[in-house]
Amino acid sequence: MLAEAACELFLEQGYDETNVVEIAARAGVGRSSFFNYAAGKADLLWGGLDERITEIGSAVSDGEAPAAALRRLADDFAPDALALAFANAETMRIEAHLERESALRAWRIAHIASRGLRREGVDPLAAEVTAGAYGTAALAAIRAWAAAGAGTAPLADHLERALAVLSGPGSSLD
Amino acid sequence: MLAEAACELFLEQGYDETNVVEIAARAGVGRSSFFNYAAGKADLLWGGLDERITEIGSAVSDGEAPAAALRRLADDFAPDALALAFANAETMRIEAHLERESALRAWRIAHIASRGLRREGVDPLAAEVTAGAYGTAALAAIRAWAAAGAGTAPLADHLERALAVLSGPGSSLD
DNA sequence: TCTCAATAATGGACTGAGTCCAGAAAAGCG
DNA sequence: CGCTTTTCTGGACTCAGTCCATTATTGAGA
Repeated sequence: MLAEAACELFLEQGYDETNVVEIAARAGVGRSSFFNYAAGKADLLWGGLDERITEIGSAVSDGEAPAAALRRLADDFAPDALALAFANAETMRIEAHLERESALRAWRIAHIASRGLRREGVDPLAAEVTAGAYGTAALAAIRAWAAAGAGTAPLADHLERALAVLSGPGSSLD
Repeated sequence: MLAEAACELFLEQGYDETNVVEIAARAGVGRSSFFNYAAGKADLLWGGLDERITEIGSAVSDGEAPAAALRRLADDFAPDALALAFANAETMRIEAHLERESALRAWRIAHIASRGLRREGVDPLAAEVTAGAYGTAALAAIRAWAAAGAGTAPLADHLERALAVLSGPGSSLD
């Protein structure tokens, strides 16, 4: 509801040019209520993915392998607002924001993967470096999926392709 | 000058608990002047690294290979304030900030490496995923170097060790 | 239907970051 | 010494985010 109002405004006048008060007003709620529902403007776009990442973190903590857990990113997952932002990045003038926030999620995923790899006996430094590739792969998949138009090919396909680089012929980063 | 004042205050009362006004006052300048010298509190710690990353970006644009360019991160480079922050992260209660900001630099380095790899003929998706490992490797090296005490082993050694993961036996990510 | 307690929504005040600008200080130079 | 140019500074402003006290709203039980 807030996310829809926000996306409308982002498309109309740009991301940076839209403040929280306008979003709240468009959604018909007060500014204070906005912060009851969302942690901020960015959360409207990234909240869904963030929850998923948290779930993956739990799964890895519970013993699931990093690559397997990461694949579940795509299960029944469709972050509408985020996909819209990637697809209309220019119109929304949101490119810089997307880069910045993508970095944070890739890093978070990398941390989770690193934890999983270490548990599987991978040397800590190798785990960290390899995990960086996992994080980037996940975000690359999401971006490609969204930019291609969220309906074109399932996110799982993009993810599979990105993860293939890590287990590809000759690679030790698996 | 501002960085020294800031580090003192961070050690005394924590990073989040120190605001720009206090740093400016300790350094003996006005608040407005603070923003003439630095883009913000974070810039005092990260400015040096950011400049270096920009240089690496130029080097890669000028044709240097990503791994080679990245190795130059260590040439005559000693970001005092940043090293201090990593070494005293608990005292400064700055852990969350360091994670966040590390993510951004790793991502930036990854972008640069990706550009270089693509130019060398690597498949774009593979380049992006591999580049993620480069970014993480660089930040892992910096963190390890700083946390070990900036004088213990040169940054170049840590960097070499991290990059070895990428060109290690069986790896295709080189 | 009425009452009451729990929860949700709201307005308003507050702090801090960051931007902008006009004027003051200072530095360089003829 | 006078002038120009640069640097520094205070003050006003916008916006994000937090906090709290007050006001609906809701829903269960009598």
